[in-house]
Amino acid sequence: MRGMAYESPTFSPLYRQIKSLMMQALESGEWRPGQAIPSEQELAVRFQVSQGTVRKAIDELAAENVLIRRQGKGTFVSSHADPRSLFRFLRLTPLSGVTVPLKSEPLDCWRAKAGQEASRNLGIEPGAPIIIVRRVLKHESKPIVVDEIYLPGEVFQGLNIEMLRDWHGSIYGLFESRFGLRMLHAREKIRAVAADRSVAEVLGVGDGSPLLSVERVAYTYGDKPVEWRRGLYSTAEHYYLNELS
Amino acid sequence: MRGMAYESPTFSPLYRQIKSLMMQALESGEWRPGQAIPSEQELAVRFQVSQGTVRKAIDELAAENVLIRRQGKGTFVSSHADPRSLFRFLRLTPLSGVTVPLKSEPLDCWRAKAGQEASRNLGIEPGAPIIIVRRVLKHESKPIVVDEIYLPGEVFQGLNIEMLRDWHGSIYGLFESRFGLRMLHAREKIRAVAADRSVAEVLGVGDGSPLLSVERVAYTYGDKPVEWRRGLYSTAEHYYLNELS
DNA sequence: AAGTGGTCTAGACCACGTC
DNA sequence: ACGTGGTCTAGACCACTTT
Repeated sequence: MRGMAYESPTFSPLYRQIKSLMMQALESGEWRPGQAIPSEQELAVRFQVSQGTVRKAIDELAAENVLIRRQGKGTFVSSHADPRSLFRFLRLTPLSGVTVPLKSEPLDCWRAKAGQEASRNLGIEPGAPIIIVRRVLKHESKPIVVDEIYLPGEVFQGLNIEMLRDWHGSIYGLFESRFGLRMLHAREKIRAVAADRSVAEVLGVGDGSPLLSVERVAYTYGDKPVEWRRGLYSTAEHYYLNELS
Repeated sequence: MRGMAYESPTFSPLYRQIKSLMMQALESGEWRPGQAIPSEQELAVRFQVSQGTVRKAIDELAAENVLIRRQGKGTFVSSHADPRSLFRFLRLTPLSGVTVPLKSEPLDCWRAKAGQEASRNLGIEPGAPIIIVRRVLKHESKPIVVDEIYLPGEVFQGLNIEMLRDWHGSIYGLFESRFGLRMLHAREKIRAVAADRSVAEVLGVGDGSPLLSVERVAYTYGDKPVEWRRGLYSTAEHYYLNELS
């Protein structure tokens, strides 16, 4: 390993090569969500580099929320089951009062074939099998969000509505524990739209009311898109919070 | 300096103390936007620490977009005049086509006294002088955004509409060059609302059309809020982009 | 006491930009 | 050729957690 850093024309520093090896260990399932990875010293021996170089690789993975460092305890693989990272992807906040987890109620779950849009967003062939989930998210039994989730059928084989009903926790927690899929980052496109009849009924708002349309593509290892969803948020009592830095 | 790191009960590592000294130098104007700061070696001598410790302090400031590193050239104070950080705070993207800077047209600029909301958001006394700016942002001469900006009068003394009209570039660029104020981070609350008559007219949309309401508080050094604004975005041809990681 | 991550140092050398 | 930031190493010691 030593000396490789400066050889290639497209220069990649040693710590990035180590980072990449660590991502392989994560993707392959050698290190599982919630578990501790080997100590920095052990990794230094394994990869034949100094502890400082391992450290820099871990620094980047921790900055990307792939790993979590805990002083004195070790470095852990982040998990959607961990309350600390549970709501990393849901930015909805009540206008007043404390933040309570929204309760998810699956409405429907069916098989279909990918249309143009699903194909483009999920990076699969048009006509490839997909699974569509419809849900409502409620805050103290009041419906706030209705969304449709499009998933590649090949990855989510066996997903059905009973599974969704029986699961207590975030849907990404289910994806992680049942399909070994971890969402690493996502991109959202936000617009304002008018509620149509059916959505207005589910959310209990007037026909034509303004709603937040949040379209998300979520990615797993290797920047592979594995979820496309569109949510309609009622923002009468909530807002979408965004930190700019 | 050496040895201080481990003395206090609320432990602050040496590199954070250095970081804090560097923030002072930035806030005081010793190092100005766009300019290079001293080299890591020079700073190590000045602060009597190793180059690695200075480096770690700079790492954090660069991660916060306060400084920008350029290999081989030096480390620079970030500036709103720099095209690289110009659009850091405007997340609006056209549905199709390339991103073109929106053109700002100031409509009005007047003095007022802070009400409850302005007082709370700007951290000033109710009744304290404020300045309000109304603008339209256009994309290829089509109005897309109308916003109102609330500024503490004490900080923005002398701001007027001619100044705004004559300025070519982002409004934060004007704030930086004219008032020495740099926006370091911001928090946005996003909702969907219906256009009222007057706004609908300015944006050229139907009365009651859904619009994105984007409320922002922006902060300068020491987490001091210095701007509160509310924008209404027409999202027929644009969307608000957000990266989740 | 032992093990983990976190800090700090000193020195060598590489990659990038400029003179 | 030189100065800048960027990488890598080896070693010492501190802070936190568990045994």
